[in-house]
Amino acid sequence: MTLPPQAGPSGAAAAKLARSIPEATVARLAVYLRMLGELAEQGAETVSSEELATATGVNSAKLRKDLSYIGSYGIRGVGYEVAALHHQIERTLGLDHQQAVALVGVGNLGHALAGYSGFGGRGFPVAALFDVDPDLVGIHINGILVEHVRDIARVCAERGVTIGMIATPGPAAQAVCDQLVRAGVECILNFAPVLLQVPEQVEVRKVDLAVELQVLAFHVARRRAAEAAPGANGAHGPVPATNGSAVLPR
Amino acid sequence: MTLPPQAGPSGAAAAKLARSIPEATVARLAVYLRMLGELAEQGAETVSSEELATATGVNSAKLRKDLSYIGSYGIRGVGYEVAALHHQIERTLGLDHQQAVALVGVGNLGHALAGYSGFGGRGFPVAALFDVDPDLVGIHINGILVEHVRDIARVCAERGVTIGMIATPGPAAQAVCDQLVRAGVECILNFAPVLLQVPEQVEVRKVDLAVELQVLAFHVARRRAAEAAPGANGAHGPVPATNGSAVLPR
DNA sequence: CCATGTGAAGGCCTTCACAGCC
DNA sequence: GGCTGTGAAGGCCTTCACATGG
Repeated sequence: MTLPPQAGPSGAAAAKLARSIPEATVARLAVYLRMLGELAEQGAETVSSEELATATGVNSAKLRKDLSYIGSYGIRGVGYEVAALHHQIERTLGLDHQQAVALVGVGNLGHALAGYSGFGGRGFPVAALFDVDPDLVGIHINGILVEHVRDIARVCAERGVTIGMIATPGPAAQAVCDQLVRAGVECILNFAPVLLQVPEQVEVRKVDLAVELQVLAFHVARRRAAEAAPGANGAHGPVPATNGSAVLPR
Repeated sequence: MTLPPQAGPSGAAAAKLARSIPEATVARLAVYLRMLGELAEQGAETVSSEELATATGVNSAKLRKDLSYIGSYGIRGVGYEVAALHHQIERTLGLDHQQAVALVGVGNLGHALAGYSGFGGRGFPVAALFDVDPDLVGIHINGILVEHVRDIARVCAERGVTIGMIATPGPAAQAVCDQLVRAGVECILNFAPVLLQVPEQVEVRKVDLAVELQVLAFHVARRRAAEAAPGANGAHGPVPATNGSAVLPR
C-alpha cells in the first residue's frame, strides 16, 4: 500500500505491475487463476467477466476492476481469452518462478501440510521439513527428509527457500520464525496461534483455525438470538453474504 | 453504529447482541479472547487497551472500538478486568454453549484436523467423522469413529452438530455440503477449493491454503521487482503491516 | 450490439483526537 | 492523571452506471 512497485521498465518483458494492486484483489486473482485453469481443461477459449465472476462468487464489476489492475487483456464485446489471462495472472502473482517452501513443525497439522498435494501441484514444492522431536527428525514424509530445526539456516540457504510455513506449537513459533528470518526467508505463513515479531521487510500471514470456528460459532449464536427474540425488526434477515476475514496480518 | 446497545431487556439471561457487530471485529474478538486466556493464566487481573492491543497486534483505538460493540466493560483510568472481559467475549461469540463439529473427509488434511487439539480444547468437540473410502470408514481417529458419508444426516441430527467442516477433494465437496445442509448444519468451514452453493441461511467460510501461498508469492515477486528497478521512489519502503484476507465468503 | 474498462458514489472499517469518568 | 468510549475524519474497497470500442 505504500510502495508503488514501479514497473519493470526496460526490456521486452516489461512487467506490468503498474501500481500497487490492492491486497484484496491479489487474493481474488489467485481464485480466478484456479478457475481459469479449470476452464482451460474444459476447452474453453474465452470467458466473459459475468461468467468468471459467477463461477468464483464475486460481482462482475469487481472482477473487471481486479483485472484492470494487471492490464487490459479483455476484448470488448467478447470477453477474456482464457489462456492469455491465465498466463498474465500467473506472471502477476510471481508464479512463473517456482518458490521453494520450508515447513517447520511436522506434528499433526504439519504432517498433513507436508503431504498436501495442493502445494507442489501449484508451484510450491516443499523443499525442506524441520522439527525438533528426535522421533521425527530423520524420517521421510512424502519422500522429504525431516531435518533438525537447528539446521534451518543452512538448509534453506542451500535450497533457495523463499517461503516458510510454521506449524509448531505456539510457544516454539517465535524462535522458529527468527531462524527462518535469519535464513533469509521473506514470507511466512503462520499456523501457530501467536503474534510473530518480524522485521518490516518480512511478510507474515496467519491462518488461525480456532478463530475460523469461533467466527462461525458467533453466527450460530446470532441466529439463535434472532429466533428467540422475534421482536422489533423482522430479525430473520438473511445472512448478507458477509465477507469473512480471518487471516490476520502479522 | 446505529442503535446504542440497549441493555438486556427482559429476564436475567438477556442476550446482548444488540445489532450487527462488524465481521472484522468478530474475528478480532476471537484473538483477544485467546490472549485474555493467557493473561488470566499468568495471573493478570486487569489489562489496558494499550497492553492488549500490543499483545494482539492491533491499534489500541481499534481494540477499544471493537470492545465497545459488546458493551462497556472497561474501567476508566484502569483498564479491563481480565476475567470479566473474557467471559463477555465468550458470551458474544456463543462459546458459552459447546458446538458440536462434524468433519467430512479424513484424508490428508482432514486427518490432521480430526486430531487437532486446538478444536476440542476450545469448545468445539469433533463429534463425528465421515468419509467414503472403505479403508477409512470404520477406523478410529483420536477415539472417534469414521462413518460413511451416507449417514451424515442421521448422525449429525443425533449428535446436535451445528458446524460442518469439509476437507474432501474439490469434486466431492458440493455433494457433501448438500448433505450437511440437509442435516440441519448452519455453518460450514470449507477447505475444498470450490465455491459452495448453499441456501442463504447457511454461513460458509472458506480456507484456501493455495491462495495463501500465492498471496505470499506475490509479495516475493513484488519485492524482487522493486529491487530490480531501483528507479523513482526509494523502493525499500517497509511492508506496511498489510491486512491479509484470504478467507473468502461463500 | 455486447462486454470491457473506469470515473464517481457509496459503504465499511480504521484511525484520530478528545470528552468523560474513575 | 490515566484510560476508556466515541464522534468525526479519512482510507480502502466495492458497487454502480456508462462511455468506449471491437
